Amino acid sequence: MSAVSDCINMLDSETKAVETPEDHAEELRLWLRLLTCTTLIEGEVRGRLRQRFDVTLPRFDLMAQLDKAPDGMTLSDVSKRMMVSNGNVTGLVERLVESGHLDRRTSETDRRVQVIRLTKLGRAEFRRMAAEHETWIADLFADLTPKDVRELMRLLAKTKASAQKSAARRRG
Amino acid sequence: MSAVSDCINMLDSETKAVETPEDHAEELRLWLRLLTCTTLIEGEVRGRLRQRFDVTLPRFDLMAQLDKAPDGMTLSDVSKRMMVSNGNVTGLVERLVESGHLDRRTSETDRRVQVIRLTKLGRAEFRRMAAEHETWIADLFADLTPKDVRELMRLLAKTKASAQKSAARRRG
DNA sequence: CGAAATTGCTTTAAGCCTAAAATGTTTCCG
DNA sequence: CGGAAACATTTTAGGCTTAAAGCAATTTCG
Repeated sequence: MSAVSDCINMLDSETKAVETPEDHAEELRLWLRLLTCTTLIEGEVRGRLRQRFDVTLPRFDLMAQLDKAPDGMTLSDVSKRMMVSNGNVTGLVERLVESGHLDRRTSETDRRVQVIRLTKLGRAEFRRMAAEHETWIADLFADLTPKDVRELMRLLAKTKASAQKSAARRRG
Repeated sequence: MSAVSDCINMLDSETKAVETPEDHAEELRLWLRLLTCTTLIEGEVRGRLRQRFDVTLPRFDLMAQLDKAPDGMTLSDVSKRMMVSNGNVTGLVERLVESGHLDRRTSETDRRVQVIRLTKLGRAEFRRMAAEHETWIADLFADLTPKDVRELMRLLAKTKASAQKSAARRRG
């Protein structure tokens, strides 16, 4: 869009803001592109995890959270970190306990709370997968320069903050 | 990480590249941030669609594809565009035909092919939802300047290309 | 032509995911 | 103390999603 039409739009939005809906096509395109990138990479990672380790992405993600918390986490913590619903975590944990990757126990001090940890097996398997996973990610982003990476980090941080603010406004 | 340790790492990677695995922590963090942004926005849009229009995000996405194709699309086209599996589209279309939003017919020239279109109802409802949806997206990205948007578009295009190349390498 | 490969779609089995309601536990505070 | 509110988790109902197998129609090519 040209500087001239920008100018016209600005005039419009000042002179008859109510009648002329603003144009947000650029933001819409940005959102679709963001979604495409994520879907593309996520699908690739999902497929590789399945092929190489016969593990699903949600299981891997959950183990990744627990690997960073040697003392374990509550289900609520996991739910917030992974940004998924509580009920989702319940089922996921169920299956990972079943397969011997997770240990789950009720908190001594609060009987509402379930604390989960990686078992020795779970930790070993996760570390093995994570090492390879990191090389996949590196390869998927291989064409970005270190400067690109820094700049993307910065802009995505700004995006995240903006979206969180908007979400808070709605809940407000 | 300090400039000094950067330097040490670089020396390492030159002197004993095979033994010392390269550090891809930055790319990993970028990927997690990308995923966080998408999950955050997607969840917000999902919730608003449900609250305002009692429609699911996948249904909305499918209708969005069809709105851009007045002459209809085949299920394969939809599957590729939405980057989801074939079977997924089958079920989604089933429910949208059931609710009267989609029209589905077998191609005259190739009896394998199913062509789907928005019905009049489907198109009207979609347009109504899309108008509001666009304002949500604008609000979610509100803190980004036009320059930020342009720069993100550019970097995400580069990211997409990089990931596609990596995916092709694996399949290759 | 006609067998083999390809293509478009559906089915199947399993798992993922959400929103909302239900259950049991703890905390708050009058 | 004791009821109300808040909290952590599970359950429920419905829908989404995938990978893989299966089916039918079409295309390819010897």
